[in-house]
Amino acid sequence: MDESEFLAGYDPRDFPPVAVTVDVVALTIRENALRVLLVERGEPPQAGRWALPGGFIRPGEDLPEAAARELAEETGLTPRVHIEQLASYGAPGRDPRMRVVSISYLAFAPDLPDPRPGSDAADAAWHRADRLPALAFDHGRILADGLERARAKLEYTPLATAFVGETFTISELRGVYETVWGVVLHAGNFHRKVLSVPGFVEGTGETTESGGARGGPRAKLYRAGDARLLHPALLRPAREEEIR
Amino acid sequence: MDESEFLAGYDPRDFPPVAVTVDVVALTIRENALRVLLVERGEPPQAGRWALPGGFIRPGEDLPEAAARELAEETGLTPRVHIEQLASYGAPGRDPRMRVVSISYLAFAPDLPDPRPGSDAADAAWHRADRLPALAFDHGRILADGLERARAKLEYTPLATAFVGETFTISELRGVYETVWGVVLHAGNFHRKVLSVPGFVEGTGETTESGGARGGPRAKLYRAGDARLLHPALLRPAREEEIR
DNA sequence: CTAATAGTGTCTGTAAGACAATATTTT
DNA sequence: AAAATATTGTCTTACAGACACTATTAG
Repeated sequence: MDESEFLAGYDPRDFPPVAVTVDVVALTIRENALRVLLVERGEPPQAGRWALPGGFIRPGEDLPEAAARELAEETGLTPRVHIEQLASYGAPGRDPRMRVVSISYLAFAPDLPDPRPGSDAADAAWHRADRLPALAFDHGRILADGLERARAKLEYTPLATAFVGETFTISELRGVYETVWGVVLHAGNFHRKVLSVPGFVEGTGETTESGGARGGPRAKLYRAGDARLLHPALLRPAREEEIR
Repeated sequence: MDESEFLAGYDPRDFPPVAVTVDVVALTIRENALRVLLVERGEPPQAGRWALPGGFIRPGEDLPEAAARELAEETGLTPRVHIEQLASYGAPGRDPRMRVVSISYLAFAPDLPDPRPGSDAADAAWHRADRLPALAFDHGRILADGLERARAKLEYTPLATAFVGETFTISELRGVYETVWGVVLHAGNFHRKVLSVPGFVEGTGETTESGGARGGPRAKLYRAGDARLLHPALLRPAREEEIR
C-alpha cells in the first residue's frame, strides 16, 4: 500500500473523539494593578462562573490564530498584543462534556478598552490578579501558570515594554515590574540598571509634557529597543521559598 | 435548561474531528554525546522516516501518562526518568491524515539501555543531537525546541543531575554541561561554582574507586541536593547572537 | 516654600572568569 | 618520570543593592 492509497482508506472517525480548545490568559495593567481578562459563562457547563476567554479551534485554523480570534471576540482588539503559547491541559474529566484538551496562550497588552462580552458570555471584565474569583474548570491553575510565566519572563526578556505605550518613562517601566512582581524597587538602582542593559530601551530625545502628578521633573521618554533577551537579566529579589 | 439536561443533549460529534497525540523528546548522554531517541516509522504516512516516539492519547489517560507510556513502549523504561511538558503544535496540514494536535514532552535520563522498536516502528535508536537525519512531520522543529529548553533549564535548575547516576563526580556533572551546551568549561571555576550554589549537590563522603582513566586523583562523590532552582544560576557563556 | 520625583554618584559585598598552584593518580 | 585530573587559591572586573545627593516640577 503506498501513501496515497493509505490516506484514501483512512477514516478519522477511528480515533476517540477529543475536542481541542484554546484558552487565553490576557494580562494588562490598569489602575496600578495587574489584571486578567475573564468572561462570565452564559451557557452550561458552569454557567455563571468566571472563566478564561477561549473556545474550540476551527478547521483550518492554526493555534495562535485561534487564540488571537478568541481574544479579539472578547475585546475587539488585535494590534499591539504580544501573544505566546503557555501550556496544555488535558486531564480526563477537566470538562464534563467530553475529553477536552486545552492549549493555553498568554497575551500581554498595554491598558486596553473595556471588553464587550462575546456571544456565549454573560459578561466580561478585567479582574485584579490578586483578587480573583473561583474559576470554572481548571482555569485557576492555568491562570496561575500564566502569572508565574509572566513574572519570570519579565526577568530575562523585554516583556515589560509590552505593558506600556509606544513611548514610556523609566518610572512607568518600573511600575510594570513593581505591579507584576508585587514588590517595591529602588528607583535609582532600577533606572541605572535599565539603561545599562544593551538594547532594552532607547531614548527618543523627548520628555514628558509635565512632571509627575505629585511633583518632580519631566522624565525622558524611551521606546523599546531591539534586544530579545536582557543581558544581564533583571532578577527578582531572592525568593528563598521557591528555591528548595 | 439546567446543567444535567444540557449534558444529556450534548453530542460530541458536533465538534470538528481533531486527533491529539503526544510526542516525546527523550534525551540522554551516551558516549560523550547528547542523544535523542528516534523511531523509524514502519507505517505510512512518512514510512521509513525517523520521527519522535509518540502516538494518540487514549480515553481516560492523562497527558503526562500518555507520554510516559509512549516512551516506555519504545524503551522499556519507566524509573529514573524526569518528564515535563514542552509545547504543543497544531498547524493545519502538519499531518496529512487529519487535523492532529501534538502535545510534546521532554524526558531526561542517564545512559539508558538500547531501545527496542515498538509495534508500528521499523527501528528505534539513540541519535546524536548534533547529527540528526531529516525528521517526519514537524518533528525537527519540536526537537529543536526541546534541545533549546534543555539547554536553558541547565542554567537555572539542577536538571544536569538527571543525566548522571545516583552519585557522581563534579567532573561528570561538568561533562553534562559541556555536552549539552557544546562548550568547554573551566574545570576549576566550574568546581567552585557548583559547590557554592546552595542545595545543588551534597557530598556523600565517598570517592571514586580509582582515578580518571588517563590519570589524576580520586574524585569525591556527590548526590543531587534539594534545590529546585539554582541560585545564583550557572549561566551559559554570553550568546550575543541570541540577544538581539 | 515643601514634597515628590528624575536622574546621578559612591561605596560595599558577591560573584564570574582568567590564571596559577598543588596534590594525587594512571600509564 | 610524564601526563592528566581534582581541588584550592588569587586576582580582576562586573554588577546588585544600599545610600546619598542634586535638580526640577506640582501644589
